[in-house]
Amino acid sequence: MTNPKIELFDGFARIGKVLASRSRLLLLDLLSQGEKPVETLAEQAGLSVPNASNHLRELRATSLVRTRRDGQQIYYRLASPRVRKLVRSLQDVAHESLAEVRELVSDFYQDPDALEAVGMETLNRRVQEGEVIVLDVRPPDEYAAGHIPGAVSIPIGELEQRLQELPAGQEIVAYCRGPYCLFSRQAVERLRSHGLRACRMEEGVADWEDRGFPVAAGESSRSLE
Amino acid sequence: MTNPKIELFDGFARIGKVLASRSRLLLLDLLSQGEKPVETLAEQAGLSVPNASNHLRELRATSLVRTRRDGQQIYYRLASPRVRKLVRSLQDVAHESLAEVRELVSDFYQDPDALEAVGMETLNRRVQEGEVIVLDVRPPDEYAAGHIPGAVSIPIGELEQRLQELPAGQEIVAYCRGPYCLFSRQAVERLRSHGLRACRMEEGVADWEDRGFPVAAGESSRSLE
DNA sequence: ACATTAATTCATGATATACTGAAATAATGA
DNA sequence: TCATTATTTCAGTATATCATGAATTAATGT
Repeated sequence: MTNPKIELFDGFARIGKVLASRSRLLLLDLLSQGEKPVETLAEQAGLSVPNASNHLRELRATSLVRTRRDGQQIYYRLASPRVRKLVRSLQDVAHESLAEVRELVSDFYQDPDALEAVGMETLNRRVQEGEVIVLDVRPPDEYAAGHIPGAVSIPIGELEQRLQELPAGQEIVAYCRGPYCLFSRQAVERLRSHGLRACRMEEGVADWEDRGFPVAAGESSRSLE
Repeated sequence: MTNPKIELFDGFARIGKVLASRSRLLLLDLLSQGEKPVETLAEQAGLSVPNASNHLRELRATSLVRTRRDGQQIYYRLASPRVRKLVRSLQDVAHESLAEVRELVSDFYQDPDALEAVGMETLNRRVQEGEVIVLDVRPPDEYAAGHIPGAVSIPIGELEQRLQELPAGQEIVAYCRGPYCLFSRQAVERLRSHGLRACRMEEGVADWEDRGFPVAAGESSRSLE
């Protein structure tokens, strides 16, 4: 007897196995921000290219990601929004269940000065009213793949050198990949240490879009004249 | 440098590893129906008691389940609704992504005659109007842990012998653990082969409760006089 | 055709995980 | 106290998975 229930749960476990590796979760997390070629994924996840390629192979074998060729590069992307939501659900359960994750998030991921994150609704309203500068501190490829309309793109690594691009008077709201990303917290810390008024939005672009707010795509950051 | 990002994703992967085993997924799926002691879990999941105990130990080590002692028995339960939703999200992604799962679901889990599953809203309305008998075909402990108010409890294994308890005229809507459970499909098949009008509801009690409909608890099935 | 760049494949050794069955622990009731 | 029942622990063996680095394949542009 090949029990269909056993086979069904073997199928479920196949997906579970994919989620059982730090490296694959890093890759899936990166892909939540948009499609990327192998070399970019390897670099941003801190993996060797062959190792990343092997993990991507697993992800493709289970149809969690799809690929597209453009010239010499092969771009990987998540197969569906469902996959992104699964990864997020896993992260949220880990945050809720594991004391070590809770401590990490409160130690490294919650600068006490930056605690008051602004909500998506509030940010949207204040953007409409022209009250704030929205700052996207993710890598340029992620900004290009999708960002909050009107947001200025300054990757976290370039922030110190490009502070003069930001107007001194206006309040700045920084955002990054989402609640488990460090970038926006680091950004707020640095902006404040230079005397700028800054806070952050906890959510990422996908959350923003899920909530029904508009998303813009393309390379060029809005000019601040 | 002990990279906090690495540590964070190691935490995520710890939860992923828990989901990487058929046996643990079976246990989590059973626990989605309510708390159960080890022996029941082992039997219903088709595992030896020591094996089930070891897996439950893993689940408890990651705080995905909690325990309560009652006399000699230790009851396990899911730590939070978030865990149930994570498991369900995993199942849905597997259903969407894996051809083998899709085929299993369509081959074994979708009797062509029983295709037209009634939705939760429709069922609720028809229950209010007294049009249908609702039939819960899960094991008695799951019925006792929570069921649709007014539902009759006849475990799938006892259905053939207890057909006379069901009125011949009225339409019957059977439900079970949810979309990846066989019971309600088998029930509809058997009821129809005995000339009864029957269909099924796809969702389980947790879905029913999530949608805001009421849930009853307790052992005794409604008497059909 | 050839050199270049991007990505994949594969063999390998190291590590981790699974299930089994025997033994130990823990609470209960006679 | 002792036997009973429920559960856990543990050693041992089999199996699976991981990261590495060398070799290979694939597309591009000269």
